[in-house]
Amino acid sequence: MAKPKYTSHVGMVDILPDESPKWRALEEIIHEEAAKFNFEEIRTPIMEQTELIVRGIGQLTDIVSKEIFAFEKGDSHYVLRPELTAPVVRSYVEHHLDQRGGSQKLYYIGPMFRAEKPQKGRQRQFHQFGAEVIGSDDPVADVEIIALMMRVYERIGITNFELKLNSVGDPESREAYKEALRDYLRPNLDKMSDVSQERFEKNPMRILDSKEEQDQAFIEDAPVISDYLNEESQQHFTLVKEYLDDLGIDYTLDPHLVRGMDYYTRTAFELTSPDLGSQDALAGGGRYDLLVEEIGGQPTPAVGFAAGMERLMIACEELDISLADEKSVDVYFVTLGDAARKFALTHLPKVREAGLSATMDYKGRSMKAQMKDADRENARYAIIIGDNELAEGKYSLRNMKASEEDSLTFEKILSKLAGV
RNA sequence: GAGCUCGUAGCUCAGUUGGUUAGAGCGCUAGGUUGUGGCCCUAGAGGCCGUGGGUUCAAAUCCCAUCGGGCUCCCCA
Repeated sequence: MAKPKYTSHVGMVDILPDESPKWRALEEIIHEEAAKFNFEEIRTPIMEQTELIVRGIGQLTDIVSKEIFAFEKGDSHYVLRPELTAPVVRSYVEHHLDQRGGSQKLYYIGPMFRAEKPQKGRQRQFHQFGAEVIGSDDPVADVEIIALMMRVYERIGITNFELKLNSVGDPESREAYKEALRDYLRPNLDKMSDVSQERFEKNPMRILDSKEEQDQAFIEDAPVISDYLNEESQQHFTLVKEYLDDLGIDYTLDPHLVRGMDYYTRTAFELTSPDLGSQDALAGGGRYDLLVEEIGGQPTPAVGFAAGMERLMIACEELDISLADEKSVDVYFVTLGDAARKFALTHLPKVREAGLSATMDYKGRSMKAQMKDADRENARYAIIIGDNELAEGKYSLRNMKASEEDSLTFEKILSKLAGV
């Protein structure tokens, strides 16, 4: 087919009318479950200062080094947000949300942007929902975050997933571990992949995440961080696991789970699904006790998750889960002649005031075409109006499903419709 | 950034070894029923065969390039 003159940007997709109802349904579920957990919604701008994202997420991460959309205007450096943890923390610090007292329990829904090559489950503009608890280092916060995340999937009916869990330690534990890891890898470094060699000095833990075949043998027997956690991190991790057990949330310990953003400390987790193919991460998150301070706030512990909404949609399709009902309208006015059209136009508001949805033909089409349209719109009732009806003051109310018709005054029609 | 693969109507796809005006189903519009949807029948609209170039008497079909989609790697949601 010939390409239209204007198209959306690569990897940025329209959510069309046939799709939007399920997005709304998903958003409603997220709002409801977040409310049950007593989280409050936060909405931040689509664009942030580039420096915030670079500092927050880490200069050397893939997201920052090759996936951000950034541009300059005057003296300002704009970046389309690639994730929302750093912006939420920025907002927390900027508006002194700690002064509201207690720990802040925030959640969000919205579009994110990463300049990647699109494929299934990966777009340049995509949507995430997520939640953050800022101001608590209690393992209860970690577990509540995970529970909220899981609850959304459970509510939708997606249960076929794996929760991977790890602790990446606090800075002290991590330094000790990195040293041990470097000592272990150094003798074989020249045999490992280029990517891994690059990561060796700056971020050796990411090597554990490598999928390169030549690295696997070395990774398999590498020292694991759990052996290097100090007392405090060890205890925190133990409690997280214990609370998850108490809640009956299954998880798999994955000592090689290292997530893509530099800010994570201690708890790290990822939710993967076998229904997604290559991009199998449904959601991920963890604790980031250093980020608030990194961004300029007081040292403040925090934990959160982010979940991909397109991937959730894909999982729903694979599992034949329908999030939204078929479209429908309560009343469709079918008219014959100008007087009838005018009657319909002026009586639409009365039906709508009664709390029902109502529509009519906008194209002056034949009765048959109007009936067909009513059917296509999945109308529950058609009100048929012609000269006879107007003369009598009684109109044909057709139940489209039952194919039954009554001749009633408009008042009777309204009271009958109000009852169903 | 790298690899594989595909690009014919709004959608899903046919199109034989290159050979007259490029097809089907669904959808859309209208008619069969001058006041009645879903089923059925009929007709119509809708395609520079992704784009550009080349080979040829002749290209949707062969070659090259390019753009776009899908999948994979990397990484992530």
